[in-house]
Amino acid sequence: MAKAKSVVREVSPLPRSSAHHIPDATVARLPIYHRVLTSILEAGVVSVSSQELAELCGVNSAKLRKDLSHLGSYGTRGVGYRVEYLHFQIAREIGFAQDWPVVIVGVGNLGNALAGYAGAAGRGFRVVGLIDSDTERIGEEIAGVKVRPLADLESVVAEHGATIGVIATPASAAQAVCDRLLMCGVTSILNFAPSVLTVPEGVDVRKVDLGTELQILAFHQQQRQDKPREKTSRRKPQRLENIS
Amino acid sequence: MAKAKSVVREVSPLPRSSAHHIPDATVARLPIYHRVLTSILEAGVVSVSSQELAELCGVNSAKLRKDLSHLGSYGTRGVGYRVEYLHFQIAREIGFAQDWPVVIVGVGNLGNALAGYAGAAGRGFRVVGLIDSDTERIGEEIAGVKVRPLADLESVVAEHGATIGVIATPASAAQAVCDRLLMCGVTSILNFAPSVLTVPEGVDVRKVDLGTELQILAFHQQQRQDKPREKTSRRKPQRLENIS
DNA sequence: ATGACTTTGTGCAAAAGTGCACAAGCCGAT
DNA sequence: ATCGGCTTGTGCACTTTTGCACAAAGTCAT
Repeated sequence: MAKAKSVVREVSPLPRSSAHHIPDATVARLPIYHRVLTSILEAGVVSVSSQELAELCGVNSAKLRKDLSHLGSYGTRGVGYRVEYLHFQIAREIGFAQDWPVVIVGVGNLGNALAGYAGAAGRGFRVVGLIDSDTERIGEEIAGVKVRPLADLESVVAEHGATIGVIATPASAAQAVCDRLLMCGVTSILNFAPSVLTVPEGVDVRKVDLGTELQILAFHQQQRQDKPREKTSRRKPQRLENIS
Repeated sequence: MAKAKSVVREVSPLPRSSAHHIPDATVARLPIYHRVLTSILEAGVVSVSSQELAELCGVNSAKLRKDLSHLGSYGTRGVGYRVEYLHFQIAREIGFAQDWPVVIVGVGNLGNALAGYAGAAGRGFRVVGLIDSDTERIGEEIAGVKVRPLADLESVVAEHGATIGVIATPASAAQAVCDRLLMCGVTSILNFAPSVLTVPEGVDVRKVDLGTELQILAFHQQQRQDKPREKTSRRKPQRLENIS
């Protein structure tokens, strides 16, 4: 690497954030790599090969290496990757150190689950606000954070400078909540409501839809039942493996 | 259509399931189309153009048309799509009619939320089992279904012939639960636990990971903050719009 | 030092997905 | 009947993602 390159490319071996541009598909996998590395780090593993790590993460080893190569050259040929070092580098890349302030709107079952998850220490997030319109729930404390009324949305966001908002409301309220979040400075939204959000350019929206996921499974299930005789199941070869 | 084609292609205008092979990316969007169609159908809309429907679904109109073309030729040139007819065709394609029996393992907040969602009538699913290891919760009734102990897993699955299982347990229990589900005939799994599952070929696993989603947002957020001066945000142009 | 062995990093080609642009086809007015 | 105006369905080119296969580069034993 860093040989004669046809295209001018900044080769930055120093610990600065790798400017390059990391493909979306890779970004989506980094958190998994990070989690698995956390596991094996705690288990005392010092070094790991791309092959081993790939199996633990349920991906192809070539893909893993290419993903990691986008962050920099953090491996050693003939040896593998230092678990601790790689763990740290990925953490830095995905902003794990920063404890991002997050506001969650809608404290139903889903909001609750999320508050519990993001509220746990050492995950890189800090729940700074829980908002709900149900007056019954206001004041209730979840994961150490008090539930506050919808009217407080703006002040809560402003107070902690939250830039990530989670919408766990019914679909009917989602767009209105979204608009209010954007208005007070939130630029990243995680939407659990089964509705399509309209946002201005520059805002990052991710959608998690339980119903959609189930229906995708149902579709494949139906395909399998419609024509069970096939060369073999041409389903995507699932090669996955977990940690504990 | 159905003119002289260079390639032999079965033109099946009859209501048989379109055998073709529907791309994964398309399958993932069909449930959204279906939901939006449900909305506008209830609103009394009779006909819709690909342009209108695409905006409501937050996608490109060409993409929408290509997606629909994989199901068959259900539109009318110069006019658009009959909402009711298209709605029905998509429903049939994704197996909406069938009320798939679903077993949910783990009745924490997440399991609860899912039970509520999938348990609602008219979504194409029927929660036939709620399983939890916590003896405190056993017997509790959620969305009309009683929570049963982990030991009953096999009998519950067998009793209703469930082929779709949802894992909403802690990560430490996920693989064991997964193995047991597969053992008794489940072939599709929706995994909410933050762990990578190992499954034999032919089993369909989908993963929903709250932590991963948040971290992807955090990554983009960090990118934006690291270098705020750029030609313009080269973020994916979000053109989304919701219904109500 | 040298050589055998191992594992990374990457060039390359295939596959999948996206979106433009336009011919094909349908409707309604004249 | 013919024409003009729409909208679908799709050919095509471009982008993104995937994974093979191998040179580059390191370790370890001798």
